[in-house]
Amino acid sequence: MIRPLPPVAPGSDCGSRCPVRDVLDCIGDKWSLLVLVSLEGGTLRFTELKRTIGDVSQRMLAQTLRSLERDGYVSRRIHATVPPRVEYTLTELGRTLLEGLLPLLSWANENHERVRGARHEYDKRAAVEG
Amino acid sequence: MIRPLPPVAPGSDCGSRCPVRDVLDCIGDKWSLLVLVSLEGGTLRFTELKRTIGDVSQRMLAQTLRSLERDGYVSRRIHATVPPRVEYTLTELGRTLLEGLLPLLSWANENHERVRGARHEYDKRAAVEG
DNA sequence: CTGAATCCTTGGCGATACTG
DNA sequence: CAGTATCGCCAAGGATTCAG
Repeated sequence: MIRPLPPVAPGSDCGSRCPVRDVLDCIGDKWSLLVLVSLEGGTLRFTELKRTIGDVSQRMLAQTLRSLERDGYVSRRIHATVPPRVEYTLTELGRTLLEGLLPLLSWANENHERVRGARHEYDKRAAVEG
Repeated sequence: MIRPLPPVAPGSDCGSRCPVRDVLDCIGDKWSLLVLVSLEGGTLRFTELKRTIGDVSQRMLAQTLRSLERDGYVSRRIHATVPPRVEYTLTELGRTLLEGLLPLLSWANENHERVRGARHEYDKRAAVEG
């Protein structure tokens, strides 16, 4: 079962430790940031999100959305139609988080070449030294 | 063996995909950010880092430092003394990364109470609804 | 002091199948 | 369409031990 999300998260001693870790551990998984960024442009429904991200499984997308909703970053609106229609939107909290994230994202875009360069250089040295 | 850091990272198709993922996947592990933040104040040696972070194993600290060094965020200076003395320092690249990170860190500090509030409210609702 | 080697457990995640 | 249930892999990470 996915739903319950064990009261306060399993093994993560939220609260007893640094706020930064508390927040980052929850959005630092494989898909959370991708979902947040995908929702930057506005409301999307489940399948649209899945298509936007591309290589995410239904299971993980659903689980990630639950987690983001639980933490108050994303709101979920259900239209009782058939077929069902569920829309996901950034909350105000989610939008401010994304704002705080932007500098990091643009840093990554501007500097990933340097990082990749450093990586290859390191590997080359390691290869020579044995 | 830890060293080789399998040329280009195992399973992470670095390069073929989004630069943001490429960078974030590498510093998004359990300890990288903590190490970077710890080095903000200046050079530290291995044991000092371990003490500063507190709950990190020797194994993971060493591994994290290798990864950060490889990506060019941290430089490693070895003093050939006995006992050995190894100092870790942020590179220019590492400092700019940390700079881009600061907004996120302060966001976490300012908003983690709201996140925790949302979490508990969500859990309460979930408990009622069964 | 600064690691590396080894062993082992955990849980994150994917694949698949099923449901309202 | 929007999920949930179940199974299984395997990489992340902790504990411990060994080494220069």
